[in-house]
This record gives sequence, structure tokens and C-alpha cells, in this order.
Amino acid sequence: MKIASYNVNGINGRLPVLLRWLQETQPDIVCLQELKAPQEKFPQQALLDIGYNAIWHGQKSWNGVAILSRNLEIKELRKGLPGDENDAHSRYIEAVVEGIVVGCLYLPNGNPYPGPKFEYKLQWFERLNIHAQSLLEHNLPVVLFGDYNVMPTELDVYKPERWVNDALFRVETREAYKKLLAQGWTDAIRKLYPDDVIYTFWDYFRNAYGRNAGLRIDHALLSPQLAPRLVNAGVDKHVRGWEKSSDHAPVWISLKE
DNA sequence: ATGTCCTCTCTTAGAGGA
Repeated sequence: MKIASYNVNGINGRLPVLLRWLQETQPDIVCLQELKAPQEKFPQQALLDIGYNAIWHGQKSWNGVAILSRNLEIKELRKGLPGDENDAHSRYIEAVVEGIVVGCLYLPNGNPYPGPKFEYKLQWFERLNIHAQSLLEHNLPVVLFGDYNVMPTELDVYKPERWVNDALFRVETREAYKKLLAQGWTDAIRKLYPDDVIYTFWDYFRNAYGRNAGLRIDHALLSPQLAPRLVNAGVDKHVRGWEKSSDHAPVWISLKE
């Protein structure tokens, strides 16, 4: 069982890249972020044509998340995080696939710091932590997979000193991630590769990918019921080098049955 | 400040977001 996550940065503009990657790597379950498309403009048929079912939570211009599966039933549990009825951003979708609860998330970027966007990020993170705690209380296999917009440690940033006042690396943001992990979640990449420099994002600016000036901000968090099944994980880094690529690369985990 | 690339609109240029 292979589960992947990919911030596509516009699903329609990126459709050829997405389809090529899906056909090349054939993940069983996929979390997508930054669809940047309204509900009715999701490319459902193009995905069905290559064997992927989908549920999605769209929004015009911004955000948007989806869960895909290859020949597996997707049972939607929720769209949106609980805790704020006035939050109109499409940043969370959750489903059961093959007995695994899959939460696909796109945490707010939060820049610039300080300011209302940063406050929104911290509030959203707090709501995520509350929801994550409630998921653990069901004692089910759960993966919370997506773009967390946080580099957890200095190892996850090419030049940490340049990022100390960025919303993705502010101490408050890292503390929120640390609090989430302390509930009992396992960061799949760090569990398998505790000391390696592994990035999932490279800016479009200044040849960041060519210089490997990257960030690790896309994470797979496994519940205690799922973590023992982890056998491998990685980043499909080469996809970031394709023409018309997203600024993120896909991240994946593989689980034993 | 800048770099790049997405989406949308008071659309073919500029704004907003990342």
C-alpha cells in the first residue's frame, strides 16, 4: 500500500505533470493540495480515465484539497476542520480508504509575520491539533498527510538563519508542530531517515532546485496504529525538475498489509 | 527589494498569493 501527497499548485495548469507522475509511480491513495480550482472545475474525468477515483473540496483561485484512490472505494468523512464555522478556506478533507483514515491538509502559509495571516495560521494549527487528538482517541490507523507549511527543525531548511522570521519557521509554528507530534504521531520521513537532508519544496526563484536550496514542509504523520506498518518513505524529487512542475515534489510512504 | 509562476479579472496587464 503506497500513499502519496502532492501540492500541485494549480491542478488544471499542472494536469499533464500530475497524470504523468500518477502513471509512473501508481500510488494507491493520493492527497492533493492547492487545487486552485472551484468545485466544478476539478478534472474528474481525466483522472477516471487513468483509473483514479476522487473526492475533492474546491475553492475559486485558492487552496483546495483532494483524495484520490486507484481502484479503491473512498468514503468521505468530512470536508473542512471543525472549530470555526466562519472559516471558508478549503484546506482539509478526510476519508476512509481500505480501513485507513486519511486526512489531507493544506495548512495556511501565514506570511507575512507578524500579522493577521500568521494569526490565522496559528489558529488553524490549533484546530488541527484538537482534531488530531480526537482522531487518536478512536484508536484507528490514521495518516495526516499534506503541506504543513512548517519546517520542523534546522535540518529541514537549506539556510535556517535566513528563515527565523518567516511564518514557516517561526518558533510558534514549530512549537505547534512539536505539540502535534507529542500527541503520539510519527513523522514518517524522519522516523526512517533521522539525519538526512530531505526537501519537498524548492522555490521557483533563483534556481532554487538547481542549487538544492529547499525546504521540507510536506509531512506524513502516522497514528500509533499505523506507524508499525511503515516500511519505506521518500520524495519523488525528480518530478520537481519536469517542465511546468509544481514548486513542491510528491512525498510518499509505503505500508505493509 | 528581488526573483517565478499560478489564478482571476473591471482580461492580453495587473493584482494577489505563495
